[in-house]
Amino acid sequence: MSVNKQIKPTEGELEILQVLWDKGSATVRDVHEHLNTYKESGYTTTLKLMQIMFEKGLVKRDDSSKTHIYKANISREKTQQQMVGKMVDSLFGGSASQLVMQALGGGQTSKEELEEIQKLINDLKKQ
Amino acid sequence: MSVNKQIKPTEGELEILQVLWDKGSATVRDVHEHLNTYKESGYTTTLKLMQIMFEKGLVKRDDSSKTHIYKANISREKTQQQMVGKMVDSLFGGSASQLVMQALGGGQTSKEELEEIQKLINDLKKQ
DNA sequence: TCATCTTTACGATTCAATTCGTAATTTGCT
DNA sequence: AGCAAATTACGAATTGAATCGTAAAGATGA
Repeated sequence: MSVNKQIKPTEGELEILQVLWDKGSATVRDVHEHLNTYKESGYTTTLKLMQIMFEKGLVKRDDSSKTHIYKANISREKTQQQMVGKMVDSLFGGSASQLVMQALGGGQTSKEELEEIQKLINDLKKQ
Repeated sequence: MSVNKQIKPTEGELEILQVLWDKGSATVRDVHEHLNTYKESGYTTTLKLMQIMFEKGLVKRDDSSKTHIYKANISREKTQQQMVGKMVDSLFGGSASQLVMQALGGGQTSKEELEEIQKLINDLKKQ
């Protein structure tokens, strides 16, 4: 059984993980160019960040060739779960439903998505 | 019309805001003792943090007597909204329903809360 | 081969958050 | 009045994230 890693990606690290989760694997240049579609920064900044993430164990990499290939080393789902849990605790007094209310309250959720959530709730109520 | 303040409380600031939101108003000692029920830190640490929060406008205070009385200066709801929105964007690709699924998936939500959420969803679907 | 380009490695800097020590101020008590 | 306790003010030290410059190593192609 694996130890529960108390890893807390920073804002910048999350942006990089996004890219790795979406693409599956990517080089530093891949990641950097994707980030630069919406924000400015130097190439070595991205590189450095990814190197630090490697040291922390947030990503793994294949360095058998000169250009390293990176992959995420923590799952999107686990990370989401952890961050949502933290937010529920720290901002919603432990009540997940309060967070749900806030998330849905914005009115940006489609009818299809709402119905999907209803299905989930019905399943949960049966247990 | 008020300007949309792009205030991003830090982790530590959020802990203090929690206390102020719950109690309505509190002294530094009140806040500090509450924080110390679950974590260790010096009194002046809490004080300094609250002074910085005052400078940032996150809290207001009544300093008419020697012992200052602090109150939150941003609403719990606005802050929740902002943080949830940020999380939806950065971790759930903009899909609030994905976050909801994750939040409810833990199975810690009571039947009563689930029913309350159902009511909200029904209301939302009518619009 | 040699020049050029790409990539990695490394270290320095900046900035903000956090922590705390110390001094000054005020209050309360005897 | 004078001492003790509590509180605020202030500044310094620490830590971690983020940024970038520069050098070294490897790849490419004329």
